[in-house]
Formats: sequence, structure tokens, C-alpha cells
Amino acid sequence: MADLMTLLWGAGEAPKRGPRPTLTLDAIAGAGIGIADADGLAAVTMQRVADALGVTKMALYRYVPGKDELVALMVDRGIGAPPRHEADDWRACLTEWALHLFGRFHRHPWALGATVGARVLGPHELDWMEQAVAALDGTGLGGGERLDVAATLAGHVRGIAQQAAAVPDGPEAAMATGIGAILRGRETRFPALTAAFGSAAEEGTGDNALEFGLARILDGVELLLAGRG
Amino acid sequence: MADLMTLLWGAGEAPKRGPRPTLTLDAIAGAGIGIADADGLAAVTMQRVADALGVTKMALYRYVPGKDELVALMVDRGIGAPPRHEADDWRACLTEWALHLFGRFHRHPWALGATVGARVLGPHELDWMEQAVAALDGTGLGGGERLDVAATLAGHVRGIAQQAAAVPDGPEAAMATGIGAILRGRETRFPALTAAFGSAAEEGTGDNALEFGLARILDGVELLLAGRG
DNA sequence: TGGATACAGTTTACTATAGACACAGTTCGG
DNA sequence: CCGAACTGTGTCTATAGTAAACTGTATCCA
Repeated sequence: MADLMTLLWGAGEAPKRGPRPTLTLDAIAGAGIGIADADGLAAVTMQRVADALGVTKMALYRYVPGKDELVALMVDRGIGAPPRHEADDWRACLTEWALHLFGRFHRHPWALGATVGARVLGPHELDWMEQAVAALDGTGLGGGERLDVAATLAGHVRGIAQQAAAVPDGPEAAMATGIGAILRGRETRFPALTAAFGSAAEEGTGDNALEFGLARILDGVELLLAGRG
Repeated sequence: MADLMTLLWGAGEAPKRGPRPTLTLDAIAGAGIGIADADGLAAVTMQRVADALGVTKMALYRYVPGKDELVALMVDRGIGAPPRHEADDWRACLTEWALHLFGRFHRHPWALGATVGARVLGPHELDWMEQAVAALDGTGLGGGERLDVAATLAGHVRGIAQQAAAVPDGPEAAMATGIGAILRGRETRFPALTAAFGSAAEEGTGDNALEFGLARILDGVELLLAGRG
């Protein structure tokens, strides 16, 4: 059985002997992704994936070494390939890149929880990193700095996606839900939060933490470049 | 049995009847945290937590409604209370804040994976948010903006902590481990990444994605403030 | 004051579901 | 037709959680 590395990166070697495989890795990953999108990662069981494909769960083990590897496959297939670069401007490039990446995580929030800890990076994940670093070519940033900018952007996107998944709606809507219920009656312990949420509700500006933070980060990068001439 | 909300936020009401409780919520959460720190979140089972405390697993259910609530408790206790503000400068404040928060997540990387999806925020988590927003009082930022800055910083810290957990060492060390093994032989598919890693290894600058991104974000905030007044 | 009682805590079963293995049965190419 | 590749059945272990019996202690009441 192929291990995770060859599962994610290996070529699809077609065996010649034996009956035709009824399944494909794409179909298996797709079934898992569908279940995770609908009912969360906890609902993804070998049984349910197998049922969705019309086979018994043991058939899956012919294609995937175990559940961990299946989830890793789901993550890489779920995030998918990055879109082609459109703009020439590095800033516009990275802005698009971040918004697209956020969209992917927003579509598959379970992928956030499945990508913690030491793991093997998939090809699509590296494609995304490649694009971000490539957008910074020619800016004068050093190699470590290019990687750091990409890591910062990816981290920001992930962080905001995580918060978006934790608090479904924006700040002012949050007052009506969980956070508001907690804050109410505890204004003395959380005065700054209470004031900020109240003022945010008055301002009525929507949920734009992603764009806001993105603009700050890229402003900071521009400042760094400008300071170097 | 208390639900998650009262478990995290409720006062420790001491019942008068019956035998003395042999356990406390702190002891239970501490045992779980110890196991998670040592062997990861997957190793935290009711059985093992109970064994660590010298009771049977069913005894735990008198204190905690279920495993999900136990993990939520572990997260809030594991992150812990934020340190007191030291500096007057909002930038120094937030820098310290971010570095401290990163330290907490770095110590308990499992907490990253346990804080995805809709959930009830714990008191310590809100304490951290309160401190960040409070540091921005008087800067002229609006309420929504103060929240966005805090969310961006928290997202960045989480993102970098997640990447640190995924790739144990810094960029140049990564070349020797998983990413290097993947990149080797695929230079044509990932030219920018290969160049960036190579150049980073030459430069020899250590792993400072956290500080780098933090500086960019705060530079961006400063720029926003300067542009207003 | 001294039991009776109600309630809190603990334990010993037991159930349901999950991932994973062993092995028998099935299909198809050389 | 031989053997490799695929699928199904039965089984094992571990896990979260339930049900119910048992133990301990503070309060109530004569």
C-alpha cells in the first residue's frame, strides 16, 4: 500500500493484472469532501464514505492506507489548485491570492482543523505557496523575507477563516449571538471589548477583517520596500 | 450537569450534600493538558485522563458533560490568562501581547486544532481579546477597526503557530526535512520556492516569520494612523 | 442527640460505533 | 488456467457514553 507521500505526490500507476478498480482517488476524496462540507469532519467515517460510493468500507483500504491519509487527501483536493496569476502588480497579485485562498478555506472549513501538526504538504498546497513567493520575485526582498511574507499572508487568511468559522457572522452580528450573551452583564470585566463592539455596531461597517488586515500587511511590506529605495 | 457555558463561565458553586469531591475542574483540565502536551490531542481519552487522576473514567462525567466540553476547558485553561500590560506604547503593548500569545500556542499546539468551528469562547480567551483592544484605546481607531486589528494579530499568531507546528523548524532547516525532500527533483514546478529556500539558506537568517509579519502588520497600522492625523 | 433521608460521588457493568486486520471469494490479464 | 488485484464478511480492539447499583455525608426530624 502506498504511503502518504506517494499517495499525495506519486504518479497514478495503473496495475495491469486483476479486476478493474471500481473507485478512484478522486472519487474517494470527493465523497469525503462532500460529507465533510455537509456535516463536518467528524461525520467522515470510512463507513459513510464507502456507503456514498456504494462499496464496503474495506474496499477503501485498497486505495488509501487509513483514515488519516484519506483526510490528508481530502485537504489537498479540497483546497485545490490556485488560480492563474492575472495582475502584474505584486500587491494586486497577492491580494487576489489571499482572497481566493480565503474562499477555499471558507468553503471547506473542516480543512482548517485537519491541517495542524506535523504533516506532509500536498502538491496543491505547495502550488499556492509557489504562487505567493513568485509574486514577490523582483521586489528586492530576500528569500527568507519572501517566504515570511507568504507565511504571514497564509497565516492571516487561515486565522480569519478560523474566526469566521468560529463566529459565523461579523462583529456587529456577533453581539446578538454568543459573544454578546457573554459580554452582557460583564461590562466591567471587558470594558474595551464592550466599547469596541458597541461602537462597531453604531458605525455599521460590515465584516471586513480579512481585507483590513490584508491591507495593513501589504502596506507594511510596501513600507519596507520603500525604505530600501 | 452544567453545560459548556456554565462550565467555562459559571461560578464554582459548592454543593453541601454528599461526599467530598475528590477531583476539581482544574485537576481534570490539567491532566488532560499534560497528556495532550506529551502525546497530542488524539491521546486524550476519558480513560487516560481518569487513569492520570486515579479514578475511573465515569467519575469524570460528574464534573464534565462530555469529552468536547473537557477539551474546551483544556483550551481555555491551557491558553491561560494574559500577562499584565507593561508598556504604555500601544505598539510595544501589542508586540508583547502577540509574542506571549504565540508562546502559549507554541506550548500547547493541540489547542490550535481544538479551536476550529463554532464554539463558546472561554473567559481567558476573552481576556486576551480585551487586552489587545484596550491597547488600542486612544489611538483614534474606530471600534470595528480595533477589533479588526486584534483579529488580524490573533490570526497571524495562530497562523504562524500552526505553521510552526506543521514544520517544526525554520525555513532553512525545512530544506533538510519534509519540504526539501519534496522540492528536490521538482525545481521546474516550484522555481520560486526553490530559489527562495535556497537564498534563505544562504542568508542564514533564522526563523522569524512571527516577528517579521508582526512588524509588517503594526507598520501598516501605524501608517493608517499617520495618514489620519 | 441520633437515626432516616436525600443527594453527591464513585464504581461496575453494558451498548454503540469507530478504525483496522485476516481471510475467503471474485474478477480479469498474461 | 495461474496468479495478481479487487471486494465482501467476520472479527478484534478502543472509544464515548448510558444505566444502575453502591458508598459516603450533610441535613431533617423525632
